[in-house]
This record gives sequence, structure tokens and C-alpha cells, in this order.
Amino acid sequence: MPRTLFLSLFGRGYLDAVELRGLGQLATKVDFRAGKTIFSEGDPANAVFGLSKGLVRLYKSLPDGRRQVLAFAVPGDLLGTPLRERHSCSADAIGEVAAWRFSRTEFSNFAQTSLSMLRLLNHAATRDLEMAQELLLLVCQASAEERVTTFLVNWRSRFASLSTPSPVLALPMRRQDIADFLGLSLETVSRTFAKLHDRGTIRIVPKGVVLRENWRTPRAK
Amino acid sequence: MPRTLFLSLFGRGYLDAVELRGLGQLATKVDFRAGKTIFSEGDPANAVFGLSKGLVRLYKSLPDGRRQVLAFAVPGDLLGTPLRERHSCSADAIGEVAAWRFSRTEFSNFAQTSLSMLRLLNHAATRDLEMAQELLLLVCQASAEERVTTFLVNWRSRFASLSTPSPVLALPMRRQDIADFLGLSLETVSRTFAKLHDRGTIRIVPKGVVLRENWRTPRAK
DNA sequence: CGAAACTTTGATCTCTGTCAAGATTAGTGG
DNA sequence: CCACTAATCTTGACAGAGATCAAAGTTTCG
Repeated sequence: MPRTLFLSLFGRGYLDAVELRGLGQLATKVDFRAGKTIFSEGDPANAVFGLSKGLVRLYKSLPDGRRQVLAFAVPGDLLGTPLRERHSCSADAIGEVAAWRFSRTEFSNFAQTSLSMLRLLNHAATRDLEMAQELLLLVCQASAEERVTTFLVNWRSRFASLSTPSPVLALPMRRQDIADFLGLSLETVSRTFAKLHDRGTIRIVPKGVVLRENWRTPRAK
Repeated sequence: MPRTLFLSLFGRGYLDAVELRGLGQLATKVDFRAGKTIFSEGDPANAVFGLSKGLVRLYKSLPDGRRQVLAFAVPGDLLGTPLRERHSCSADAIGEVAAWRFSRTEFSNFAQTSLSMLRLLNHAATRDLEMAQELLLLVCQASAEERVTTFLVNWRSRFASLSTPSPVLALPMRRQDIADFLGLSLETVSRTFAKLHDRGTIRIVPKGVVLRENWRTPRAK
């Protein structure tokens, strides 16, 4: 049981050693092949997962196939809602994924009686809420170029903490995923990448980009 | 102290009588005139509020004035993040507002040590998250007409539980607020209302609308 | 009653979506 | 290891939904 993952999953300073050990006994290791669905919106939430390796897209769909990617989960993220009966979104593996699986009822029983775990879940839910609200602001008020540049900057800061420093920013997700995240068509995403490339702002490489300039977080139109 | 408000604020079945009484002693009554700002994004969160009367718009702004309305809060809603140092969005009174004010540190001290209060806050945060994600899906994937009709249906179901049944659905917020909520321009909102009116789907009355037909929650394009 | 604030309507423009065709890349079986 | 196929990505042409600019109409409120 990798102690460090559990620390990143369950926060530093929230749980004590006894609680961490208790949680460890509830977890089983699971793997998902590239593209596999981990759970689907509306399904009974029998389990929650602690992501330990790989990337997961969380999304909602409409009956006609339109899709909204809500977030890209990275190692250390908790997938699923421990205190809810049903999943409110779907989750797919992007590339190979490894995770710790918890029975939701066991996890919930544990959480409901632990002040520290409830505080931690609160913290996580609040963070997710703020991320969703930031995204809402972005997709409703920003141009295609702003959305893409903001996405790249934010992705870099999330990714930086997970990978060895490199000039190349990896983008393991598809253009379609980025498009569905930013509320754009994949063609517009591709064209915006091309525009930034032509301007010398980024360099496009297989499965990633190199950010060139003084990429401060953009906010103006 | 209106016991019923506290029940709607703090959920039925979460807190016991002792806890409710304790909370009551922390609260003071405050009023806000129409249009007044209750708190602003980035401000130190000295207080949280339990909304008892009126309507509040929660929003984020960009430096250039672009604005995203995140939600319209109604009586019974909690305003502000009890466990966060700073406000992550701004809140304005729409019309006259009455609320109970809690010192955030006092509220937080109470919450941090109460399993039931933490569960309740979790429930609230999760609900807010799901509402934000639904909105994200709506504004990214739906046409102007879908957004407006979905807004009206959702607003009716929230409003229905608060007011005496009436054929008229009150819309106390401005067109601009609806536009900033749905990621549209106010002209487009106005034109969409007009279109629905011409079609006989709604009737526009001062400060509200009458929904005409079998308004099932729309989802298709 | 009159001014300010808000809403509606009109005309025009533009950004981005849609449709379509190539170009790359990845995956697979011989 | 390479050829072949499928998937993904890029680029082009075009059109349309909605934004913007502008003005008139309506409501609100001192």
C-alpha cells in the first residue's frame, strides 16, 4: 500500500495514521485499459476510486450525444461521490489507469463518523465547486483563444506538480476532449492551436505542446 | 428566531434541537437594500449568511467587467463558504433582502466539531457542485432557446417551493442577470423571450412570465 | 412629471460551428 | 518490420447563431 498516494489522496494533515491504516484496509487495486469507462452517470454508486496513475475524463452527456467534459482527474484525485447514491457524471480512462477501489458504503460508513474525513471531503467538494465555477466563467465569457490559453496555463500548473520538469507540456487527452471541456468544436481547438503556433506562442509536438513566452495567467479579452 | 427558517437553512434531519439552539445564538439579523453588495470576491470571509427573504445573485467578474452569474440564491440558502478564508464569488441583493449573519470563525468552530453540521455542509457543497455542472452542460452545449427554456423550467421548480402557487412565474432579476447566468447577451435573452411569446409558449408580464404549455424539462437541441 | 434605468427591436458583422477533404499518427496482422 | 487500415488531427470553404452597435419604447421612482 503506497503510503504517499494515500497522503495525496486524503490530504496531508487531515487524517491520522490510524485512519489512514483503516482506509488502506478498505481499498483494493484496480486497473483500467485505455478508453474504458470507470462509471457512468446515473449508475448506482457502488464504489469510489482514488486515482493513482493515469488520467480520467469526467463528463456529462445529453441523449443526442453532446458531451460536456467537467474535469480531467489526475493522480491523487478522488473519483465519485462518497455520500451520494448515484453517480452524477461519467468517468473514462484516458490511457492506462490505476486506481484504488473503495466500496462506497464502507467508505461512507467510515466518512460519516470521522470529523477529519468529513472536513477533507468538504475541502475537496469546495475545491471542485470553485473549479467548476472558474470553468463556467471561462466558457461563458471568454473567446476561443482565451479559453485555449487559459486551459494550457491551468493544465501546466496541475501537471507540473505530477511530472518531472520538462519543456514539453503533455496533452494526453484528445482534441475532442479539450473541445468538450471548453465548449468549442474540435476544429476550433485545432485552429486555435495552429494560430498560437504560427504566432510563435506555442510549439505543437506529438501529444503535447511547448509553451514559449511569459505565459502569465490570461484574463483579458 | 424563526425556527422554520433554521430548519430550511440547516436541513431537516441533520441537526438536533441543541445544535439548532446553539446556532441561533450565533446569528444576528441583517437587511440589505435592493442592489447592495453583501460580499465581494476575494474579500476576507468574515461572515456567512443564511438568506431568509429576497433573492441574491452570486457572480464572478473579470477585470474588464464581464460577469458570470453562478446562481440565484433563494430563502433557505447559505451564502458564503464557512470553511474558506476568502469569498470565491460576490453576492448582491436583488430587491430587498433579509438574512441571518454568522461570524465565520464562530460558525466554523461550531461546524468543525459537529459531525452533523459537516455532513450538512457536504450535502450543500455537493448540491452546489452538481448545479454548477448542470449549468456548465447547459451553457456549453445548448442553443439560446434551450438555455432560456431550461432556465425558466428550473426557476419555476425552485420558486414553486417558496411562493404561493400562481400562474405567473416571477422573475425578479434583470434581463442582464439572466444573460450573464446563461452566457448570452441581454439582447439575445430579450429576443428569445419575444420568440417564445410570439409562438404562444409564454406570456410576458411585468417582472415575470406565464408558462403556457406542457413544459417538460427540455433536453434536445 | 420627468429623468434614469431597463427592455425591446432593428441592422449589421463576426466568430465559431458545420461540412468536407487531406494529412498524420497509431494500431494491427501478416 | 512493414504494409495497410482505422483513428485522429489539420486545413479549407461556407453559413448561421448570436454579439455588437444603435435607437426607440417602457417601466420605475424620486
